[in-house]
Amino acid sequence: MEQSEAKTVPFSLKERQRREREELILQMAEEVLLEKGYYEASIDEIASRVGIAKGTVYLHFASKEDLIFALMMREIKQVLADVEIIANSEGSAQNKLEHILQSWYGNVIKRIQLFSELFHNVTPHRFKEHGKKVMEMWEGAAETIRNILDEGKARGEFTEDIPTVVMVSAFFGLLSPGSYVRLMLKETNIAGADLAKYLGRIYCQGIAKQEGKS
Amino acid sequence: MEQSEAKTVPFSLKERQRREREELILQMAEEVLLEKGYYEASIDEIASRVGIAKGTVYLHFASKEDLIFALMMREIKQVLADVEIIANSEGSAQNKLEHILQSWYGNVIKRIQLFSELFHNVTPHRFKEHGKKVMEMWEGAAETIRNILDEGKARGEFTEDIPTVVMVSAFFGLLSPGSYVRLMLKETNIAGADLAKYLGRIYCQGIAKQEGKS
Amino acid sequence: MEQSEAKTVPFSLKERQRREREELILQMAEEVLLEKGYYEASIDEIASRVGIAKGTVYLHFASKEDLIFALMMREIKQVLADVEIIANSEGSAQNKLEHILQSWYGNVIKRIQLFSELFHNVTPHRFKEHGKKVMEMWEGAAETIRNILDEGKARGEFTEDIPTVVMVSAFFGLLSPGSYVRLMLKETNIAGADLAKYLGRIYCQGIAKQEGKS
Amino acid sequence: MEQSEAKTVPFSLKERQRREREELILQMAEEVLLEKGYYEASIDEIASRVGIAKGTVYLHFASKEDLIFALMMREIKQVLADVEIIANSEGSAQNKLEHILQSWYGNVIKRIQLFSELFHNVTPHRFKEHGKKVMEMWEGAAETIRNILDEGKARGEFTEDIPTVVMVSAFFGLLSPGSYVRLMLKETNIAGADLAKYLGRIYCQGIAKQEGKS
DNA sequence: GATGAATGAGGCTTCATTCAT
DNA sequence: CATGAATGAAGCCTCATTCAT
Repeated sequence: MEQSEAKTVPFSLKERQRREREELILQMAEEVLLEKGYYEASIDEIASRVGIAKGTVYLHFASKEDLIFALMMREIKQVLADVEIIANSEGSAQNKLEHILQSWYGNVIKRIQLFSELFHNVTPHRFKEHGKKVMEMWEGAAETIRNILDEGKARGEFTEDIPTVVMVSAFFGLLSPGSYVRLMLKETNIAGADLAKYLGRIYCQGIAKQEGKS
Repeated sequence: MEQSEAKTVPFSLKERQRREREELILQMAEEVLLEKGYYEASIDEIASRVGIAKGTVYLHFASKEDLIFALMMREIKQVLADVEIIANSEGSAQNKLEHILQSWYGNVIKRIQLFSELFHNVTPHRFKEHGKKVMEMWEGAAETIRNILDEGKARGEFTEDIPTVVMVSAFFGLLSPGSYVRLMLKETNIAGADLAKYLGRIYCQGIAKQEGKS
Repeated sequence: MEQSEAKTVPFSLKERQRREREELILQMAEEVLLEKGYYEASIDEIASRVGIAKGTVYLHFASKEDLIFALMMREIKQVLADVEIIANSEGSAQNKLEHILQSWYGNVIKRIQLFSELFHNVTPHRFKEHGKKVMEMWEGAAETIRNILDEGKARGEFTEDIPTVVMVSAFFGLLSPGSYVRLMLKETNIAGADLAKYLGRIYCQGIAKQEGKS
Repeated sequence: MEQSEAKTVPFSLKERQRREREELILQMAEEVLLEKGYYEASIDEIASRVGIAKGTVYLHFASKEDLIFALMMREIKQVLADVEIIANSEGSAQNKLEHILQSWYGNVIKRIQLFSELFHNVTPHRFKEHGKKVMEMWEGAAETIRNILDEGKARGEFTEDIPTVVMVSAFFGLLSPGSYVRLMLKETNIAGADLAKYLGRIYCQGIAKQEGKS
C-alpha cells in the first residue's frame, strides 16, 4: 500500500534523496552563514555540519557563491510569495502593510538576520554574477510595496506629501533591522509578532493622512 | 637631559607626525572599507593609499581588527557627541529627533554606508574582543535616544502605547538603511537632507500621541 | 552445467558486448586525449562520451593510467605490425623507409598527434609502472628500423659514416613532429602523403652513400 | 675597492637579491618541470627546493602559468639570439644550419628536454593566455630558418624540389627529439656535439641539390 | 553487472602578520 | 623607526577512485 502510494510520487528514490541532501546543505549553509557571515562561512564547515565531504557540496552547487545565491533566492521567493498574496488580498492599504510586517517578523526571527546578512554584507561586495538577479527580484518586492502605498494614497489613507519612494525606504528600514535591534529582540521579552504590530502602527500612523493637516 | 626636554614638549614633531599618519591611515581605511567591505579590504591597499609600507600600519594598530575597531570608535564618538549636543539642547522631543536625523543624513551620506558596513557585516561575526565595547558605546546612544523618547512621552508628545525600546528600534531602522535604500538614494534625486525631513516626519507622526485615541 | 555451457561458447553475447564497449571507451579516450591532453582529459568526459557511467570505465581499466596505457599499446601494436610487414616486404632499404613514412603520414594525421601526446607528455613523467613496457615495445620498432638501416648499409645504399643509432634517432624525429609542425600541416595545403614523400626524400638522400665521398 | 665597484652597478643590493632569488626560482622550476612535467610540477615543490615558502614564489610570479611562461621566454629568447647571430654570420647556408644544430645540441642537453616539454605538452593545452606570444616568438625562429633555406636555394646549395616549409618542418623535427632520442643520448656514448654533426650532415645532404638530378 | 553519489587528497592562490635589515 | 620580503595557515575547487544500491 505504502509502496503503491510512493509510486505515484513522480520523483524516484534517488531524486528524493538528492533533494533531501540538497535541502540539508542549504539548511546548514544558512546556519553557518548566520553564525559566521559570508566570508567566514567555509564550505568545509558547512559540509562537516551536514556530515558529508567537502566535494559532495560541489555536486549540488557549483561554487560557494552559487550555494549562497541559492539560499538567497529560496528565501526571497518565499517572502515575495507572501508579500504578493497579502498585496492581492482584500483590505485597506494600511492593513496590508501591517500584514506584511506581521508575516515578516512573525514568521521566523532567523530570517531577519539572514536578510540582514544578505542585504548588508553580501550583495554589494561579492556577487558580481548573481547580484543583478537578486536586485531584480528585490525590485519586484519594492514594486509591490510601492503599489500598495500608491493605492493607499489614492484612497486617501496615506498622505501625498511624502514621495512614495521615501515611504518604501522607510518600510525597508523596518524590515532589515541592524544588529542593535536583533540584540534587543533577544534581550527584551518582546515577541516578533508584537514588534511587528508596534512597528506597523508607527509606520502607518506616520504616513497616514492627518485630518487637520493640509 | 634629552628626555626631560622631550617631556617638556608634550607633542614633539615626531609625535605630531605620528598622529597625522595615524589619522591618514584611518581615513584611507575608511575609504577602502566603503569601497570593498571589510573582508576584501586589504592592509596592503590601505597602506599603499597612504603611501607607507604595510609594516608601518602595524606600528599603529596591532591588527586589522584593531584598525577597523579604532575606525568604528572614532566615528561612533563623533556621532555620540552630535547626538549628545542635540539631546541637551532646548526644544521639543520631536524637534530633537528630527535634528538627529538631519545631522545624520545631512552630514555625510558616506557615513551611512560606513555604519551599515560596520554594524551589519563586521560587528556580529568578527570582533569577539571589541564587540562588547562597541555595543556599550552604542548602548550609550540608544540610552540618549531613549531619554528623549521618554521625555517626549512625559510631555505628552508621544504615545505611551508603544514601548520605548521598540521606538528606539524603529529609530535605528531609519538610521541604518540597507543596500536597497542606499541604491535608491543614488538613483533618485532626493537629497539626504530632504530624506531626513521626510523620515523624521513619518517617524514623529508615527509615534505621536493621537488626539482621539486612548 | 551453466558454466560448461558458457565455456563452449568462447565469446558469449555478454563478452562480445563487453569487448565492444571496451573498444568504444578506447576510442573516446583517444578522442578526448587528442583534444585536451592527458592531464585535462577526465574520466568523466570519456565516460559521458561513451554514454556510460564513470564507474563502468573502472570495470574495464583499473585506473586512468591503465586506460591510457592500453590505448598506447593498441596503437603501438598496430604501428609495429605495419612496420613489420613493410620491413619483411621486398625492396630496397630506402624503399622500405619511404613506405614506413607513407604509412605513417598517409594513414592518419590524428595518429601523429596521438603519439606526440603519448611520448612527449605522458611517458616520461607518469607511467613509472608501464613506462618500461612501452619502451620495450618501442624498442622493437627501433630494432626493426635499425635492421633496415643496417641492411641498407650492407647493400651500399647508405653511408657507413653515420652510426645507425643516430640514423634511427633522425628517423624518429621525422615521425613525431612537434606542435609547430602539426600547426603547419593544418595551415598549409600540404597533404600528409606529400609531406611523407618529401621527408622520405630528405632523409634517404641525407643518409645515402655519396659517390664521390670516402 | 670592491665596494666602489659594486656601487657602479645600477641595481641596489635589494634589487640584486631579488633577481638572484628570482633566478633561483626559475632554475628550480626548470628542474622540477624537467623531472615531472608541467602538470605534476607543483609550486609547493618548487618553493621547497628553493628553500622558500610557497607564498614567496607569488611575489615573483603571479601564477604558475606565469612562472612557466617566464621560463619559456627566457629560453626561447636565448635560443633566438643564438639563431639570429648564426643567421647573420658569414658562410654557406649549410654551414649556418649545421652551426645552429651545434649550438642547439652542444649547448645543453637539458634544454632539449625543456623544449620538448614546452612544445609538446604545454603550449597546446594550457597557456590560453600566453600561448599566442610563445607561438609568435617561435614563428620568428621559423622565419629565420626559412630565410636561410631560401638563401641556400637561391645560391644553388639546396634543391628547389622540396617546399621550404617542409624543410623547416624537418629541421624542427631534428630540434625537438622525442623521448626515444633522449634515452639514446643517455644510453649510448654519443655526445650532443657529435649527434648534432651527424644530424646536420643527414639534413644538409638530404636537402642538397644533387648533381645528376633534374 | 552497472551506476553515479560520495570521498578526500592535493593543487593553486590570498593575505594578515612577522621580522631582519 | 620604517620597510617590504617572507611566511604559512586557510580557503576554494577538481577529479581519480571507491562502493553501496
